[in-house]
Amino acid sequence: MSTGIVWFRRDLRLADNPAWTAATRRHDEVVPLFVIDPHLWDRVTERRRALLAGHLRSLDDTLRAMGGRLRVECGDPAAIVTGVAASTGAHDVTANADVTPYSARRDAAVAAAMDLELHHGSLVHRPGSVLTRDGRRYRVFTPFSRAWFNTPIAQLPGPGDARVAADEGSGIPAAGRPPVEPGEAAAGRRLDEFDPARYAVEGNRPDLDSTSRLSIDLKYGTLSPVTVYDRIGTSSNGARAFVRQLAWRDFHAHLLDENPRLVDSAMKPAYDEIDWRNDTQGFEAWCQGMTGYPLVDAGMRQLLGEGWMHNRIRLVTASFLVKDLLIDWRRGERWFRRHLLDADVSQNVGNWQWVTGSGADAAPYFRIFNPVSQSKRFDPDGEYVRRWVPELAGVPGTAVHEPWKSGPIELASWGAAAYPGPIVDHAAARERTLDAYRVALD
DNA sequence: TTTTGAGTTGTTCGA
DNA sequence: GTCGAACAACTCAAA
Repeated sequence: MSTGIVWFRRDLRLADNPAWTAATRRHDEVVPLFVIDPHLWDRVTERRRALLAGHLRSLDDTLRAMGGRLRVECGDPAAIVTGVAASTGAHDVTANADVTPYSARRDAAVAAAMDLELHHGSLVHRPGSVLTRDGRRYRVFTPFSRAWFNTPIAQLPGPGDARVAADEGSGIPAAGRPPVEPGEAAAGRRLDEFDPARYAVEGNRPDLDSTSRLSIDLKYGTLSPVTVYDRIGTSSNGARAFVRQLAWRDFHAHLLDENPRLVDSAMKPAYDEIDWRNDTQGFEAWCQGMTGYPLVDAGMRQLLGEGWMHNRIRLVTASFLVKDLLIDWRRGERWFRRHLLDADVSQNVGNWQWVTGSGADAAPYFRIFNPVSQSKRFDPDGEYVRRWVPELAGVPGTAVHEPWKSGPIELASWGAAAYPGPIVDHAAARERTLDAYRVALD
């Protein structure tokens, strides 16, 4: 009889899971294993632990219905995987790869001790499978996306009929209430409810609930990106616009896979010469949503309040840290990585570098978001700001976009006296940043 | 090899 | 208020 371990990481599903399919077809028995890695577990918020624990319980329930259990252990991954292999008689491990340098090191440590077979289940197309005619990786998104759309998707066969091992009880840690309904089935329902036509029209509006929020399911793998692609399709403009975001997702992952240094170095090296300000107070004000710019503060408080932020607001808040406060993008990237439920290193790094101007983007560095015009344009009624900045809930009309323009007596009468004034003047900050960039890039 | 067209998400200023 | 230009130059991808 042959036994193999299926090592789940960020692919907490059975549908369209290449590692699960391969192992259940190859073996008579599979041991489903999840390792809680203290290196990752200790760095994330309670909310994220609760969601992960919820997903693990759900996966365990599914496996129980099949007569097995999910085995969950906490500790050094290589030691645990090899230990479980020894105690169960498994002679290989099957898993889905991730593109981060950390996961590469982790997997190399296991591969040094036993057979590790890696598949790709978290991207539509595996890194290295979308190439220019010269056989090189793309550095520009638009030609990448053309090639990406033209690349056929490999369809998986169904899973095999291996028995699911049940010999060990589950060690899922107790954690709080998950912030969204956990599990593969709930993720499928979220996909069913998503309306790409609405996304195409209102997707830029943080005050409306018009985006999919599927980034969270894609991060934990409760949804396969291939399933999302197949379900949404490309037949309408809205569907195509949404699926294009999956192409961006693959693009950023492929870039990091090719160049692991991107996690802490500018893709364009000259940008590492920028003289960033070491502004502890400014950084703290940004983190806590106390910059005095309502749209920025609403976004940063939403991040703390629910572990998620609308994409448009990620751009505005990131631009504010880098271009208004002139603070190193890596500090902001770490803060997002810690607090976002959908935190994905390749996406986070790719998008922060894009905002900084140091990444895969030809746009000039003088593209600096104006937090007030963005607020007027994308939160026209100010409802998003009022929802997340309670001090401003009583400020009427468009005054909510720039409260410093109202007098102190008015502000007090609206209950907004406690809201801070702007920590920088945008126009002056913009000039400061243009100067600093010019010096570094000259 | 050389040439050519093009590049997610913006802002400001002056006519 | 609306519109076009300027904000710079560079690198990528394909012909």
